[in-house]
Amino acid sequence: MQKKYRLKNGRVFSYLHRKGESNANKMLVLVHAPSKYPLKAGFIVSKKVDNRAVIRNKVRRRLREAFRALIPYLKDSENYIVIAREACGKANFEEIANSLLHLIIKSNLLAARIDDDVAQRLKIKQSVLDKAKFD
RNA sequence: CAAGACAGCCAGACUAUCGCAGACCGCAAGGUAUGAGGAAAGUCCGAGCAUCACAAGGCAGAGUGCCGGCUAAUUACCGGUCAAGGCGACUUGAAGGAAAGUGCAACAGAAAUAGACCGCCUAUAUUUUAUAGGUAAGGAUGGAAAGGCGGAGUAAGAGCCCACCGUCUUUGAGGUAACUCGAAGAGCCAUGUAAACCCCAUUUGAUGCAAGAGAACGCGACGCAUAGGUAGCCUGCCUGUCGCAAAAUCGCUUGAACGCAACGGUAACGUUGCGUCUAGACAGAUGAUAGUCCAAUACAGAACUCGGCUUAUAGACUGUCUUGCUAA
RNA sequence: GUUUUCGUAGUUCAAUGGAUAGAAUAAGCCCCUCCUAAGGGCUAGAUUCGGGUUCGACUCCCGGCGGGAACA
Repeated sequence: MQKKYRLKNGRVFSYLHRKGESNANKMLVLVHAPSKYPLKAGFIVSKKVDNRAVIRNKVRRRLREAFRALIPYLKDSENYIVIAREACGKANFEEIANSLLHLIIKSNLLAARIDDDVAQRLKIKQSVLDKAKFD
């Protein structure tokens, strides 16, 4: 994920926490809100997920990889925070990618239909894709 | 063959597509090579480096404590001595001083740093036995009982005397030394504990890269000593001080570096030669997918940098040695 | 990242190197009561782990494990 998409400012983080809309499932929490910056995303993996740095790094890298593939299809006016919950420590990439897309669709943030080759690469299930609606 | 002891080594590899970090090349598009560990961990020791005055003197406090070597440095590494444990290979050890002083040693036991409960012997009285004295060989208690064991000696006993062992003093030989092996003499008087206080020797200023440096710089408070300057106290030295708000650069990776070879050394390690440049972020870089080989990946992620120690660790592999059994 | 402190019954706390590790409360059983509560009696339950020093360790020393606190 390129540097321009990274959320670095601590003030924006606390702003999103305070004002943003949040949606959650068993694995992840997605917080989003519009701000003065174009599309940016931050990832939070706390010690609650796992006490070992190796596992937390792996979870964060998988989240970033899954999010990177979906950037072209997202609304670019919003800022995002993805928070990992405890189930992420044991999940594989396929499960993380599916639940991330599930949250994005649930929050109604998809701007375009996802292409087949991307869906195949992320191993997105058809049942998740079917729920997508467009304005 | 079985059971062990010690030492060492590896820590998956490769291919394709997409993606990240800093570096280099390029006007740009883009391209090129490189990119976590043996413990990166714990922060238990030792240094470098930085600031506090160029950290100086004294007290207090703290660490260390057999000998030699190695090192930038260490009590922690290497080799040895001694002690303890093990049939053995081998392992473990903060291992100076108890004859400077103080404290403590529960319970048991007659008595715990000095001693007569039972016993033994002698004397007196005497039916049993009692009283007085001698005696530490025997019993009983204890972690520890007054050097051990044997002889001589005695009323019974006793280092009272003798031999051997132990202890101390003097001394000879070996060893760099700790110490070892002897000889002579003395004396058997003085228990243990210093990871109790302590004594002796020796080391030690504090704080840590969020240290700090330079540049830039907003607001507020106090006003020259009864204050502050990162040391518990004293001496000494220096100085305008404090609080709040908010960012970037440097420090930041060529280093007591790593690899290979030769030489010296039992080893830790050292010397020389050749070669290499090998993460440097700041919301914090190694991932995703597919495939091949394979018996198969455990513990686990750099944040100023090194040397050691400790702890976690799947699956193996290599070498040397010990004990037992069997066979030749 | 740096510094620092603590660990004793289920819980809250005691214990000078020498106890069978003590108290309160909670738990279980019994008594009391028509029943419950209160009260009385009895029972079981612990030194974070591994080494060392010592005749003897909750206590002293070393190392590990786990928790808390401070700085920022």
